[in-house]
Amino acid sequence: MDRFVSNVVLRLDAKGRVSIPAQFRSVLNRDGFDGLYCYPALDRPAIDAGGNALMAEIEHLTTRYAPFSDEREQLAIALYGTSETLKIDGEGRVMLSETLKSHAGITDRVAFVGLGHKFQIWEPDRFRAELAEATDKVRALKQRLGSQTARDAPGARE
Amino acid sequence: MDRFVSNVVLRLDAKGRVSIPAQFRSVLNRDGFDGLYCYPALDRPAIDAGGNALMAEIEHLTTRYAPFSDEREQLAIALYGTSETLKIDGEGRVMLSETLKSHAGITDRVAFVGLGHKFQIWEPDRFRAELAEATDKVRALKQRLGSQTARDAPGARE
DNA sequence: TGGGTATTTATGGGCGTCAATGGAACGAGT
DNA sequence: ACTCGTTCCATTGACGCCCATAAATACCCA
Repeated sequence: MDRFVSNVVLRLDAKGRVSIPAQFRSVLNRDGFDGLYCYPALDRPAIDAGGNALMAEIEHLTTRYAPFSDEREQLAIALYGTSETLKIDGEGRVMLSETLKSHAGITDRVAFVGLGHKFQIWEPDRFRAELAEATDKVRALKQRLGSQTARDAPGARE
Repeated sequence: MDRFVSNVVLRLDAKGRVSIPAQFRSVLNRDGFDGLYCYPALDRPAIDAGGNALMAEIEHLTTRYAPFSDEREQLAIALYGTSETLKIDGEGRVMLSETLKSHAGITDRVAFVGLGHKFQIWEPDRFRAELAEATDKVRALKQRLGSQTARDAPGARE
């Protein structure tokens, strides 16, 4: 398996360390990246995290613009400037920075949420709320899809 | 890791010295450059800094124009002419010149900001403002990218 | 299939090392 | 000798690395 899936909630210890779920660790190993690349999610109280795949995505975003261009510098500031590469200790744990924790409202427990090529780290209660909301939206979407004819369905080809 | 990421704010001591974050130092070492190449950012109150990779980028930028062309001469003046190579002392500290400090409005604290292949040095308060602005722009950019598929995925985010 | 054993995880804690910072010693030039 | 700058040493707090334990899981073999 090379994708991050499912979700787990784990506790931070007295030193602020938290284990990365073993399943996620094995994906990271396969990805070949020593450490955990992460940054505050742009529009949610969560932390985006991953390995080379995620970093490549960021790189791709910024290098689309010319060096020294305004767009490129601002992208770099917002993306690289807020990113961190956390060290993973011998037991597979990381220490979240204050910045990351406060962005996500994390205190003593976190939820790891697989999102395919990356995963997110949430404060568990907030994640439950977000999940409920997302579930509602998906349900509504499904209803609407169901009421349409195949010809009108999004993604249908002529 | 061979990129500058994350941001840290550090203090200048009584002599005007400031430590380069250890993480950035290790990138510079890998890059194989003894010292810190830097110059005032062209259109921001910040200092651009880096090693060989940054110098190569500038070289590449100027050599795209014909020798003796106005563009090339002006680029050379603006970039090379204002550049400095700061010495790094045994403890990994540098002394910013008055020119650099005044360009960035630096007094006693600075923010080191990773931008991938280079990093910038800011006055912390100004950086916070710039980051907020950059984040807004990126968020807007993301919205635009996301809206391309909005028709196919109502209510979908990210 | 079941029972028992061996791994692996998640977590806790101790300790040495290093980073950031402050200050002293030293050297050169005026 | 005094000033300015550079190199060297000292402090302290954080962090990396190591080992320990308990629970859960995987494994094995009758």
